[in-house]
Formats: sequence, C-alpha cells, structure tokens
Amino acid sequence: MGFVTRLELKPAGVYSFAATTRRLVSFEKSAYQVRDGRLYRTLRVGGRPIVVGLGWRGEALFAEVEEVLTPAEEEALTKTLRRMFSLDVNLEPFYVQMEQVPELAALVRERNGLHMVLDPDLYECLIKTIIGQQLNLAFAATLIRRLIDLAGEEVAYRGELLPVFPTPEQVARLDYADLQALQFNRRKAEYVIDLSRKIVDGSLDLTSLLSLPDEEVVERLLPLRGVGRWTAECLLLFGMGRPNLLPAADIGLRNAVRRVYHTDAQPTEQEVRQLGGAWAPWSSYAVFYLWDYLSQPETKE
DNA sequence: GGCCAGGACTATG
DNA sequence: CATAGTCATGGC
Repeated sequence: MGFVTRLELKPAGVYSFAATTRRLVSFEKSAYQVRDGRLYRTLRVGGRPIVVGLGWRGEALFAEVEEVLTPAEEEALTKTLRRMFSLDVNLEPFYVQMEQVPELAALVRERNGLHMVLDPDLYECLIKTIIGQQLNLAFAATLIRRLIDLAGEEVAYRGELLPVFPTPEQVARLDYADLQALQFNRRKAEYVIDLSRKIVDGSLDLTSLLSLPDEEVVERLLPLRGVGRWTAECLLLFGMGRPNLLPAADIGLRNAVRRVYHTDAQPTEQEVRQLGGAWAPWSSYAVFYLWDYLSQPETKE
C-alpha cells in the first residue's frame, strides 16, 4: 500500500464512460470486475501484473494503481489505457456521416460517446476470439474464465486475489486434455495451445503485424490453424482498433442488420458488405454500434 | 426438446 | 469449388 500512482487521461472528443463500460462487466466478466462502483482490471506492465482501478472524473478517465511505477512503466500504462479505451478516437466525423444513413442514425445518436474497448494485447485478443468462435457469448465468457483460472496467475489486491490473463508461456505448458476438462472441444483446445506454443518458440510474432495494412494482416493470419477470416478481422478490431473493418459474415452483425434494415430474411455476407459500403471509412464503429444495439436494443442515455 | 450461438476444419462429391 | 457434418454446451 502506501504509494499510489494516479493517471488522468483526457479523451480526444465526446466520450461516454458509462456507455463504453456498460457492456464490459457482462461480456468481459473474465477480465473486468466491479468493486464499490469502480471498475478494476488486471494488466501486465513490463511483464508484472498489476491491478488498475478505473473511473471517470470530470472530463477524463481516472486510473489508479497501488504500486510504485517507474517513469517508463507509467508511460507504458498510459499508452495501454489510451489504446484500450480508444481515448484518441474522435467520433465526430463518424457521427456526421451516420446522420446520412437513415437506418443507423437514431441508434447511433442514442449511443453518443460509446467507444470500443480493446484488449490490452494481441495475444489475449486472439485467444479470446478463438474461444468465442461459434459459441454464444455467455458460454464463451465461461470458458475464458476457466482458462484464466487454470493457467493464469493471481495478484493480491486489498485482501483478495484477482485473476490475470495467462501468458503464452503459461498456456503453452498445458495439455490438450487440460482444456477438454474445462469443456473446450478437442479442436479448440488444440488451436489455443498450439498457437501459444508457436508464440513461445518464436514462429509466430503477433507484434510484427502491427505495422501491416488490414488485408496483409489477414493474409498472414489465415494459414494458422484455428484462424479464419472472422477471427483475423476480430484481431484487427479488438486487438488493434483498426477503424474500417467489416466482418460481414458475422452472425451477430447479420442479425443486427436484419433488424435495423428490416430485411425479411437474414442478410447474406454479400448483402451486408453491400449495405456496409455506406459505413466506410468507419465500418468498425458502425459494426460495433450494431453489436451493441443487438445486445441492448432499447438502451437510453 | 430442438435449434441457434459474434466459426473453422475436415471429408466427400 | 461447394456443401454437409462435426464440435461442447448454454440459453431460449
């Protein structure tokens, strides 16, 4: 205790912390926890796990860490949090554009200030996305939590132990049967462990993807067993925060489009791609708002 | 109780 | 190429 590091991070434009974090506790119950009305999540800074308390005060994201951080660690944490909470994304041009899309204008307006929350790193994003393939979100969250409890470590915080998302090394040490015991299917157990082992032995370097354009990232990822186009697009969306992704085959997106555009049948991937043409260069945010609409159709501010 | 979940792989025409 | 079957289980 004793020493506390406090950070105040101002957003680039209109920002609703309430709308942005509303979905975290239910969808990401594996990672975010609420204590006393405050949001907490464990993160690695310079390899060591810490607990970050998050809130909104005045016009800024307020982060608090009960640790002594070096200046370099503090800078790294600041950078991570700005990226995770999309604090540098100014949505004004998106909002202006969506006013011209009749089907989306109202639901976008209702979600004023809603930002994407990214995963802290590409590995966590990749593993969570693979686990989520084809499963309903609730069950996916259960499996993710079980993986964290099995493979990850814990960090002590105010008298309790909080789970930390495992490193590739920690997952690489598991056997397929360990994950099957958690009710992963056999193939998914292989994907998760094999990809972790590739990262450990150096044959897969996710950070090298950061500098590549979207399509090249997809091309590099597709040969990996367990990674299809949808998974690669999710990594671009929730790992990197790329602004113009359209995972048109996504079942949730297609359901949302069906509701919002009032098509009688579920639209095909091609039809979604066609409708989504009007969303560029903000497709990622249009998709994200549609996903949010799907899970909370009558959200009010 | 059947069918679908914010898919991907594999085997078969 | 194109399609069907498979996977584990929760929720509706």
